Amino acid sequence: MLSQAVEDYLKTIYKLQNGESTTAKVTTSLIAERMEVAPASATSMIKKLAQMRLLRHTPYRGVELTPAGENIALEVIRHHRLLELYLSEALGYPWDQVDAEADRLEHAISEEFEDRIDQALGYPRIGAHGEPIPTKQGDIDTSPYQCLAQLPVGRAAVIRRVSDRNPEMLRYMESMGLKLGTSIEIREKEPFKGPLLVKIDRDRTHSLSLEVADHIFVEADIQNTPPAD
Amino acid sequence: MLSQAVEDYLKTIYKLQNGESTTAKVTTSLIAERMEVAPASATSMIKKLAQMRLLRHTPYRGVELTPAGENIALEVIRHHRLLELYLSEALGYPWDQVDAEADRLEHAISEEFEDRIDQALGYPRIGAHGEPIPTKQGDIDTSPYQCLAQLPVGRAAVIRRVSDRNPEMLRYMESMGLKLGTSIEIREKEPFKGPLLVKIDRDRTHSLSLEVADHIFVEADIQNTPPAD
DNA sequence: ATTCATTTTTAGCCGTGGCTAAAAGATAAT
DNA sequence: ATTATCTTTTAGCCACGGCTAAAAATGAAT
Repeated sequence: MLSQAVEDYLKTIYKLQNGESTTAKVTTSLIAERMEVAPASATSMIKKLAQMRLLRHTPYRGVELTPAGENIALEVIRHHRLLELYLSEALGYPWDQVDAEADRLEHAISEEFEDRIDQALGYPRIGAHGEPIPTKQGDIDTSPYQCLAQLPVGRAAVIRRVSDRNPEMLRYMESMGLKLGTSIEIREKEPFKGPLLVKIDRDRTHSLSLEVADHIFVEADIQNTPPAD
Repeated sequence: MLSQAVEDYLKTIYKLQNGESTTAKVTTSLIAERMEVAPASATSMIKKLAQMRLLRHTPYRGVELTPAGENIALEVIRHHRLLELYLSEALGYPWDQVDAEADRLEHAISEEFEDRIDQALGYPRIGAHGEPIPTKQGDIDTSPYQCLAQLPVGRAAVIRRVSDRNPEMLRYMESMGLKLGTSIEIREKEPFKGPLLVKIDRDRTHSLSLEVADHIFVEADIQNTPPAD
């Protein structure tokens, strides 16, 4: 059995590697920051994981998961996302609380539990915040959605994923009626990192900080043929 | 936050104190045996718990939980029993698997989770194997049922609780149709720790080892007025 | 009362996963 | 090229919760 710490590091590294900003290499300090530990602690865990052949480490350069390490990370992420969805669907948890609860449960559940909630949910492929749920075999849908902040003005889109990192932000989004499937369009972009003016549900207009827009991911509507009448 | 180890020791000590054989005092070796650790390990944890004022320890004599320690134990037990019932009722877990899964989950769930499954189950007072579920306030029903092995021959009774310690035994019981609410009566007791002959469901007869009968607890029927006709 | 067996405790070790402080390597700027 | 800065690693510490081996206390049996 792998320790909770090992699982958490692998999950974090996987997300950094395949996450938001795809390009950057995964450094010790990045890992330390996300794990909320001192850099020295990250270094020693990295050495341990390298020795377990779960990642490759080029000293002073960064890390890269091996297929073995990636598989474990994906198992943990699968647990996490199935749990989040289960908490939300079966137990009525609010959007912003599922992440914290799943963070603790993901290390405690058995394969049996995983299978049973998977079944209870109807073998879902998409999690509570729109994240893809890896299969038991470790396949994961990696098609990236576009960040709302990058969406061109006037292009209609639908919210497909939100970042679950900040519960407060999730509550704020919810209060505006922003959820998965909500249609959204940018009306104006203020300069100097200014806020956006967005139209929500083709209905009401709202002002939105770039900070928030960076945590919303959308799918642009199929080509915007201007209304044909 | 209390560590998993602390919670596990308190739970174990509570069960030894208020459990099967009520009389005996709770010794280091008993605790060590139940926890499956070396006696020396138990000693050092006992010292730690005593210092935390969760139990009183008379060296070489045994331990006794303080009210504070008992409260924590009851919280853990509440988690455990609610989880067992939830796994069984909501996720269709078999009888013999809920204990092991709950043992891991009981330390990971939040108050929120506890409340939500409590509600989903309709605020049950009795667990999957007939154990009383402590309330959030730490009240627990302590009325003891009679052990099947002690039931007089010919006295009809109903199964109210079974020990969950041995999954194999639970599977065996299930295979005989022995579950909570099943009516049972001893027909014969063979001497020399011999097996019992029991009538199940007023229907079929079965032979049963004393070993098994020791793990079944029953409520004798209201006074056996012999059939009045 | 003394001896012997058993139980409990102490002493001292280990791995895990944190930490800080100091050293070493990488990077950028003069 | 050298210096200054920043990142990473090393060294050495700590608490936790296990362990074994040895010592001490208890209790039973002569």
